[in-house]
Amino acid sequence: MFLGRYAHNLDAKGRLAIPARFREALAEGVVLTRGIDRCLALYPMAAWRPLAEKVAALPLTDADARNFRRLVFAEAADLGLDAQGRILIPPDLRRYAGLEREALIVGVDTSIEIWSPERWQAVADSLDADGAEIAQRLATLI
Amino acid sequence: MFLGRYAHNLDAKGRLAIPARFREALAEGVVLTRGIDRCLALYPMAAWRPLAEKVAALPLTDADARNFRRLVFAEAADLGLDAQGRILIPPDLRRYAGLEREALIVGVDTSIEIWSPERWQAVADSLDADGAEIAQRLATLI
DNA sequence: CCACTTGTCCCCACTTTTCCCCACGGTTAT
DNA sequence: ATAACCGTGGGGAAAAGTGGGGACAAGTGG
Repeated sequence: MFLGRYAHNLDAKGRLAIPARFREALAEGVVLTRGIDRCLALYPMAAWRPLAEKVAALPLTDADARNFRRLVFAEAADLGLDAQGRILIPPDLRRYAGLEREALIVGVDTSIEIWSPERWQAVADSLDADGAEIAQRLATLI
Repeated sequence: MFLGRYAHNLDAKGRLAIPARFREALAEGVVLTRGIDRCLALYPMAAWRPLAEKVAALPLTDADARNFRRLVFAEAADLGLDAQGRILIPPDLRRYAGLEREALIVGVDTSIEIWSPERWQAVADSLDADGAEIAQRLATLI
């Protein structure tokens, strides 16, 4: 279970240190892919597999489903942690998330999100502004 | 499991280097054939066999099935990797996929697709110009 | 049946990228 | 206060992508 928000820096080679508390759960490999709202989503391999199976099960007869399938797997990268517990973020994904030097690593229970500070701030701002309303709407779901 | 998108070049002889990460799974030979939507599909031999059996089992009484059978097997090529991990793409297939110099090698879970950059771009555009839709639709599957 | 052309495969070489390893400073824990 | 750990940075070795030469085999035509 991943919790908390950590501010780390990408170095000149595009590497990002994963918080030490997360590393044990990621030792068997991770899959990094596009997340919602222009962040990156990092899944432990064990969490990725069932997701991949769902995507692979989509009907091949539908052109839209075929292309979706292609893009899901094509834009995903399976990575390993180096001896210092870092991942190397592919340039494509770095651009997608707008990552420069600073990055926020956010634990979201079963997966991990990686944000540029600016985009995270934008999300946090809207949460501040509409937080009460959102909470009220979601309260009915719990 | 094949993941990620790699940009490699065909050399003057029509050879294409397979990403090193994929090679281990392809060591026992591969089958290269026409893919859907004008790409090429590359299967590890182990994945090809059950696929071939399904196609072979199609009823011979149906004309479409007969033609499909011919297409699948006639255009398929069983290849090996050379000592540098490359495959030699037959001219017919190269023309089918519109491959010139650059090629994209795309991991699609159980198989690998080979695309000309232009056609791949069309696939990417078909979903969403900036790619954010992938993440959204993926999220709905969770 | 032989010579010639064509194509495939093996080998070597170069360049770039990737990965591994070590090292430093700062913080936290003992 | 000391030690251990963590985030950060960078150098260097190893591997990957690329290109081309040349041997061998296959197919073609005489």
